[in-house]
Amino acid sequence: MKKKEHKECMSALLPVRDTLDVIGGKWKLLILISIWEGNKHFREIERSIPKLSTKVLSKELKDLEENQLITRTVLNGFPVRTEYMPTEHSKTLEKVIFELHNWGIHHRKKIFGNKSFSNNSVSA
Amino acid sequence: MKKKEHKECMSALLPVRDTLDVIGGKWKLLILISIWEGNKHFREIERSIPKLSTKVLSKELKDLEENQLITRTVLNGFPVRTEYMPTEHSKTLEKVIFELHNWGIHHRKKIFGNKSFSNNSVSA
DNA sequence: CGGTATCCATAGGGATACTG
DNA sequence: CAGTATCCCTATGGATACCG
Repeated sequence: MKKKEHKECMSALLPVRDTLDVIGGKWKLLILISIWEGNKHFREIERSIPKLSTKVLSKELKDLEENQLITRTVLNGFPVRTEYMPTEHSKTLEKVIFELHNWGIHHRKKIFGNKSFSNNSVSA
Repeated sequence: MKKKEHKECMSALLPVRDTLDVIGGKWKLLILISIWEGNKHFREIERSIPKLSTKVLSKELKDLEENQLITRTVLNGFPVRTEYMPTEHSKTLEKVIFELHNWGIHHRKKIFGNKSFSNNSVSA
C-alpha cells in the first residue's frame, strides 16, 4: 500500500527534522564550533563570529543550552561573567557534521564540476 | 595559533552549510521523499504533503532541480502535465539522512529520557 | 561584562484568484 | 493540470539604547 508507506516515511522523517531543528539555521554550528574551540564568554563568542548580533547570539545560546549541547555557568564577581562550555552530548554531533561535510563536498563537485568557485553559496 | 584554527574551522564548515542549505528548511526533504515514493506530478506531490502551498512547492521544486536532486519534464498534451523524478545524485543523500535520523533518535532519548512524548517538536 | 528592551525594516509564507 | 500573481500579515533580524 502506497499510502501506508508514505505515512511511514513521514514519521521516519521526524527524527531528521529534530536534528535539523537543533543544528540548522545560520548560526548554531558556528557558535558551537566557537565554543568547542575554547571561546567561553559571551563577548568572546560574539566577536569570534562576524555579523552575529547580541540579540541573536543570546537566543541561539539559549537554544543550544536547552538542547544540552552547551552549559552556561554564571561566575561570581563584578562585572558578571558567564562561561559557556560544550557538553559531552555535543560531541556526538561530530559524526553527523562529518557526513554533512562530506556530502557538501561531493555535492559541490557534482554541481560545479571542475570549475573553481570563489563564493560561499551553492545557489549563487 | 587560535585565530588560525578558528578560520580553518569556519571554512571547514562551508560544505556543511552547503548541505544544510540544500536539504534544510521545512519542506525539501518531505518533497524529495514524496518524489522518491513515486509521486510524479505537481498536484500529486502537493496533496501528499499537508499544509504545503502551491507557491512554496513551486519554489522548492525549483531549488531541488537546481541542485540536481530531481528532474522536471514537461509532457506533451493538454492539459499540460509535468513529471518530477529523483536523480541518481539524490540517492547519495540517503547516508546523510540516515545519520541525521540516528542522531535525532539519540538526541530525543537524551532530552526526554524515558519519558514518552507525543508532539513533533524537540523544543516543545 | 552579559545581556534585555525597543523600534523598525524586510523577507517569507498563507490565502485567493487567475492564466496557458 | 501546473503553475504565477497579488494581497496581506507575521516572524525574524539589524541597530541602538539601556540595566544590573
